[in-house]
Amino acid sequence: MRSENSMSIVKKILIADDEPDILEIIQFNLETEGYDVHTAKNGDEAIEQAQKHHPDLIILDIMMPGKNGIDVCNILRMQPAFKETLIVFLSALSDEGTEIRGLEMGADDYLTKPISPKILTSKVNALFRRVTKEDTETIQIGPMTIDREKYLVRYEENDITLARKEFELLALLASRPGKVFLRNEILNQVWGTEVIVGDRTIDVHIRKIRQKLNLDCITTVKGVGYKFEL
Amino acid sequence: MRSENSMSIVKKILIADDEPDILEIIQFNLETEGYDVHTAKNGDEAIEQAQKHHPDLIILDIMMPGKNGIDVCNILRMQPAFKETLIVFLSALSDEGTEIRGLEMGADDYLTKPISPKILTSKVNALFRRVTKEDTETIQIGPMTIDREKYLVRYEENDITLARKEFELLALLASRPGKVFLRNEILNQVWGTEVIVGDRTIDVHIRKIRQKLNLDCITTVKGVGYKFEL
DNA sequence: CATTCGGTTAACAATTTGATAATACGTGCC
DNA sequence: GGCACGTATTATCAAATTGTTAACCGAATG
Repeated sequence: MRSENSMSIVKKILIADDEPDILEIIQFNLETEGYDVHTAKNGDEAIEQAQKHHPDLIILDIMMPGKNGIDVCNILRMQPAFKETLIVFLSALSDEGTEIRGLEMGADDYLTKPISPKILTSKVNALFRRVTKEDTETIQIGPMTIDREKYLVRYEENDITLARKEFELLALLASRPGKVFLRNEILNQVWGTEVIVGDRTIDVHIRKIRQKLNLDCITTVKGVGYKFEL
Repeated sequence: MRSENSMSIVKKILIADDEPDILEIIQFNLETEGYDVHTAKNGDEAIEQAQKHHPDLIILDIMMPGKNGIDVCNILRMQPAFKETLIVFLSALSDEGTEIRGLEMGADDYLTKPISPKILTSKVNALFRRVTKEDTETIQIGPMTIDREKYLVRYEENDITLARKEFELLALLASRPGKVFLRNEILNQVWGTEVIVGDRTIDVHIRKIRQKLNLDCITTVKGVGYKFEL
C-alpha cells in the first residue's frame, strides 16, 4: 500500500475545462512536473472529482457548460474542506471586472488564455512553494522541537521516539498550536481521504502520544477535536 | 523569527519602479486599500527601503536602471529576513522565458504591463489572504475575543472554556452585535433544522454562558429573542 | 520462522454534554 | 393583590463523546 496521506509529497491537482485539447496539454505538463493530475470536463464533474480526490489545487475554466468556474468556486469554498484549497481561474476573456471578482471570491490566481503551459506550471510551482513551506520546517515550541525530517521529537534535551502515525498526528497538531483540529481534519491530514478508520483510532494514538511525552500538551475539546498547547 | 507580520495589522508594501506615473498610481490604489506603501525609484533604493521597512510584499519592476528587479530579488532572497517575503514582478515585456525564470527564482507572481491597478490590488489582496491565516476566524468585540479556530473565548486576558453548543451560540450572537436573534433563528443556526428541541433549552444554554462569562453581555428581549451587547 | 512493532479495532469505563421538567422569578395588566 | 405570560434557575437524566485497556493482524525485523 502506498502512503496516501497529505504528508506525502505528491500534490494533487484537478483541472476543469470543457476543451479537451487544453485539458490534455495542461495535464501532460503538470504530470511531467510530478503532480498527480485529475481532470473534469464541466462544472458538475469538477465538484464531483474535488469531493472524491480532495486536490491541493484546482484549476477552473471560467466558461464551461452547466456550472461555470465561478459557480464551482463558490460551491466548493462554502465547504470547510475546500476553504484552503488553492484555486486558479482560467479564462478566454480578459475582462477586468471578471478577473477582479474571481480573485476577490477567493481565487489565488487568474490566467487569461491563450495560456503558456510552461508559465502555468511555473505559477503552480510558485503557489505550492508558498503554501507548502510549513510541512518541511522543523517546529519549535518552547522547549519542544519537532523535526519532521528526522522524525524526532525532543523535549528539554530528551529525545522521544514516536511511531509514524503518532509523529504525524503530533506534528499536525503542533503545526498550529492552539488551533482545534476536528476529528475529520485529523483523519484527512494524517490518514488521508482514501482510508477509513474507526473513531477510537484517533483516541488511541492521542493516548500513546500523551503517554510517551508524559506531558499535558494535547487538550481535548469535547465534541470538536484536539488541540496542542504547551 | 517571524517578523512584523504577526505584530502589525497593517501590511507594508514596497513598490520599485522607475516610472513615476506607475509608482504613483499603484501607490494610490494600494494605500486606498489600507496598505502602508513605500516606494523606490530603482533597484538600489529598493534594497535600501526593504532593509529599512521590512515590507510584507515587494513589487518589483523588472527593468530599472542600475540593479534590475531580478537582481534585487536575488539579493534580497539571499538574506534570511527576506526568504518569506512576498515578491511580485512587473514587466513591460511578456517574454515567456523571463516570466518563468522570475517565478522559479522565488517570485509569487509576474504581471505584465500595462497593469490594471484594480487587478494588481486584487492580486495583492489574494496573496495576503493566502499568507495571513488569522482574523477570518476570530471575532473581536472590545475586550472580548472569540476565536472560532481555537474554540476559545477570551475576555481581558482571561480564557473561558465553553462547551460546543455554548460556544456556537455565543459565536452566533456575537457575529452581529446588537442584532436580536429570534429563538427560531437561533434554533436553526445552532441546532439545525433537523433537530427539534424545546424552548427552554436555549434559555439554559444562555444561562450557562452568562454564568461562565460572569458578564452581562447577552440581553433578553422579551417575546423576541436574545442579543449580544457589551 | 519467531519476534517485535505499529496500527487498528472492540469492549467497556469514565466523563461531559445537552435536553427536559419542575420550580421560581418578574413584569405588566386587570 | 391575583393572574397570565414569558424567562431564569436548578436539578436530573439520557445521550453523546472520549479514555483506557487488551487483543488482533500484518509487515518488518532478526
